[in-house]
Amino acid sequence: MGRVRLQIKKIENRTYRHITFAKRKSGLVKKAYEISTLCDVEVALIIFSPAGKLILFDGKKRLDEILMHFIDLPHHQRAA
Amino acid sequence: MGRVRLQIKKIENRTYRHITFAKRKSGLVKKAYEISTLCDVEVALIIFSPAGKLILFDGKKRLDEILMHFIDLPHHQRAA
DNA sequence: TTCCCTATCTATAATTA
DNA sequence: TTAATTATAGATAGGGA
Repeated sequence: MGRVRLQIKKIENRTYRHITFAKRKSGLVKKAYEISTLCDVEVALIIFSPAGKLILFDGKKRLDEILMHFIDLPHHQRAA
Repeated sequence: MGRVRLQIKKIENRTYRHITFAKRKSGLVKKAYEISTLCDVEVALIIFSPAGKLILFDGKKRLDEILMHFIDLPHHQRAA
């Protein structure tokens, strides 16, 4: 979306890559929040920015609870 | 987006909620994949569907590595 | 359910300030 | 480099088969 269609491959220019990251990070967190709210589901989103900074969203339940839920799954159910 | 703007609150009708979940889940996973690829960053997305099924996306690195990265953070850096 | 369709709303790439 | 603006690509709500 935007003026031009982007190929989905690594953006080599560091500046553009960071700009795109900042924009899409916001969009992704927003959508994680929306699906969590609309559909009343547990969602955890963990991102490490290009600078190594953590971006975390956990809706409905805190991340540690979601991870416990994940860990409690029988191993064969962990595959998406 | 779509024919009508939705309020961001729980969709009470179970059927519509599940339909919306299925659509938005696809979109969210796609965008997680795209930011991970375009911006070359670690992303982990964990969702439990309304039926309790796990939806997992982990880009670039596997979830266990991303979680280790998370756990290794000093506690004060864990806040988003 | 489970795809399609498509009108319409959103996200965002490029641009400008 | 961070903040608007704008043009356009993309996502999706409601419907139909």
